[in-house]
Amino acid sequence: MVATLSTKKAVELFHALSDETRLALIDRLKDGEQCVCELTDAMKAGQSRLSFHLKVLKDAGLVEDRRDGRWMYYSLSVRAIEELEGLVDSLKRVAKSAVSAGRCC
Amino acid sequence: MVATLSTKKAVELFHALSDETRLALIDRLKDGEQCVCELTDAMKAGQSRLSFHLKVLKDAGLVEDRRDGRWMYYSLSVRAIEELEGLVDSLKRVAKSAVSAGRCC
DNA sequence: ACCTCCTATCAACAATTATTGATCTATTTG
DNA sequence: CAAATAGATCAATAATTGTTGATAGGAGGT
Repeated sequence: MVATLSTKKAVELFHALSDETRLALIDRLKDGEQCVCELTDAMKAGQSRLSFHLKVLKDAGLVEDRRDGRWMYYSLSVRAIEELEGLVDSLKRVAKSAVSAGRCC
Repeated sequence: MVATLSTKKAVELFHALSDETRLALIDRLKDGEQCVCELTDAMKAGQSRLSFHLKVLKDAGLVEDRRDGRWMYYSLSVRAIEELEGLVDSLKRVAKSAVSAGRCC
């Protein structure tokens, strides 16, 4: 396999990262955990839209949420990003071991 | 920004990787460059389907193609995967620098 | 030139994903 | 308990992606 993680998981991770809004969210979260209201403010995006994208990120394990009173705080999951790193590492190993084997058909 | 690469490029890379068929293609290519006919054989997939996915991978820079007579050979681009590595590295730095900043709204 | 083979591209359709506005739930405050 | 606030979820719709079969183009062989 291309990765240590299952293919499905890899697809989910990469898919979660393949969207501008979600990358922007991740970028925002580098400043520490933030609640949805902060994010909607900062990104001038509709609440349900961000809620949707945050769910995608959360399902992929890239962010974690925590309730505090009526606020939900989201933060990056370092663990998921290290998984991703492992994934890309194995991709790289795969690519490097790819020696020409020029026979075909 | 979340990455050294432009966001658009990051989205394109991640999107190219967010599909099972394309990950399988990449996996196949670890054995060296192969022509489409080999890939369609091995993956028992329709020719136009693979052509479509190979184009996505190629547009993202993840694979390169080379014509030899009537065959097109595809191979992994180590360079693209190193770009990807850089991307994930910067994601990781971002995540690690994310200290709680628990004020909100 | 003609035929065949390999692959790309196109058009039509199917499936998935994203956006929007509305509604629902949980929580705090009065 | 009622009103207000933060956010999730849902339904309808729009937009994007993927699939399939057909066609077209480029190369080699006859």
